[in-house]
Amino acid sequence: MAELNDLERLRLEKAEALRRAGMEPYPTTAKRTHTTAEAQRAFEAAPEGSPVKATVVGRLRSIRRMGKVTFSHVEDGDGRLQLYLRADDLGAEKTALFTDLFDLGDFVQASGELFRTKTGEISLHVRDFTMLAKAISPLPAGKEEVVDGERVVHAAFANPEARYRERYADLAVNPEVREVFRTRARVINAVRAFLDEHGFIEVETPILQPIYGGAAAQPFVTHHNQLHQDLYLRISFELYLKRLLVGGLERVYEIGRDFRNEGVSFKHNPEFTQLEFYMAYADYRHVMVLTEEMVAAAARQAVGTTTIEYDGHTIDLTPPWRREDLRSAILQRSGIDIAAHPSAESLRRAMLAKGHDPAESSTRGKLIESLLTHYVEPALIQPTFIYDYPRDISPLAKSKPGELGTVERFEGYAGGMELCNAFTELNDPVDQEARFAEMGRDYAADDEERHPMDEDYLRAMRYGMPPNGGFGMGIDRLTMLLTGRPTIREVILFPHLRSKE
RNA sequence: GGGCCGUUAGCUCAAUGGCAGAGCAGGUGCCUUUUAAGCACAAGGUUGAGGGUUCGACCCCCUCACGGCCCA
Repeated sequence: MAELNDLERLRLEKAEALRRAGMEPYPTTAKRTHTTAEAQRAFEAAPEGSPVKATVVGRLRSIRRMGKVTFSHVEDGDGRLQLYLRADDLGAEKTALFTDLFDLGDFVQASGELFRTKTGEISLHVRDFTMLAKAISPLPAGKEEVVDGERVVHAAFANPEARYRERYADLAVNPEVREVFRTRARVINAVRAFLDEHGFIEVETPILQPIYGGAAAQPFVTHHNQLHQDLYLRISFELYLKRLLVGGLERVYEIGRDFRNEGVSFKHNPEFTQLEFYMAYADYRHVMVLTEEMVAAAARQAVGTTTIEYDGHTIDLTPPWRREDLRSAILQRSGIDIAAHPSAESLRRAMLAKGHDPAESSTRGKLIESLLTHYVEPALIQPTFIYDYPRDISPLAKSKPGELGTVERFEGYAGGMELCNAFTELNDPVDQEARFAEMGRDYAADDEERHPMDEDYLRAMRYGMPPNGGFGMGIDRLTMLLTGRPTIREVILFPHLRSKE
């Protein structure tokens, strides 16, 4: 066992002492008749004077010894219940097991009848108790009080690095962290239910891919030893899901992990949870409507309202969301009219005049994207769809009729953050092949934006792909928004951190 | 990648060049309806790692590791 500190050595000795006293510190079975919340409800529902017996289990979160009586709180997944132990009831020997050998953080089981103390708290008058699992390391728990009904924690376990590295301890002592992940689960359930109700089927496509694609990102590379083949961890699901439309599955979605070998930031984790759906016979306008309805449904189901607080702003997710075309969004906020600059060189000069210094090699599309990121994105607090994007940064989207350089694409923003990305999918195999070739020409071989040619995808498309609208959204970012968390690390259970040493 | 800030007891934090402290947790007592229970006493440290300056370093300098915030 690892090096233990004094506190841990003492607790290990207490576990041995329990064993000597005939109480196994890690028994095989537990018994529960009520959760703590159920016990409280049962007591309140019972007629006055009729006894309610209960056996509850959970972690000891407080212990207050007062001579021959002891008060303690046990916490389970539902809440907390106060235990009341009297030496006169339990006998000196049994009582001593609790008062001398039980510690904060231990998992215990206690049986007795419920009553109300003179301060009004529903409590369990304990007639028997046992250890369920002795905790050796003390939990990094602060001390709590209730002020005006609000729970106030003193010296709470708050160091972000320690919390992420030891998420188990973070979850154990910070109930609001547990709530974030319950909310996250509700968000995913809500999205799934919404899409199922709209006739979509959930599918699973390869995570290990021989050719990566569907997004502009660097992949992680791995290797299959037996096959002597390099494989990529997927950066998106797009090209596989659209193959399914060729196969006649008209509405498909996948919720799963994407991997991008890029920087880590408050809104980027190397692996993150993505939702993508593809809908035959829909275009980006249909998808926009579906998107705002889906996000609103997720908000209602996950947090009970479509009006949320984020970063000091009140955000109303109720449909319909504002719609703004990309050209006016940029013009209004930067004074640069991208339509007046049909070439990369001209746009670059306009940006230089505004004090930017874009890279010489940037395409016009990349320049527009940087204007969007710099001027528009931070200003989009209320949910907004920005639509009609440059073709050269959207190699899988269909061109707008009559506007060669523009594609039918939108991104959804809220809270100053990109939430989702969608387009009318390109389904013309000749055009698609030309786009792949264009990408190869316009971007250097080592450019992360480069899309490798996927011959099999083109073969699928040549069999005929129905017109369709596609959509991708980061579930983590949606969860950030709905839980009011400022960083992606707060909504991922085990976020990526560098190893120490 | 750059800038700034941080890393001290199990947790939360003090100490700015001169004996490293507090609250909580933990220990020993007292206490039969408490709830941040209370009171008393005692204990707890490789100050992230390595190097340097100095009579003397948590503190100043350098390098490194990890994290946070901001910028790219």
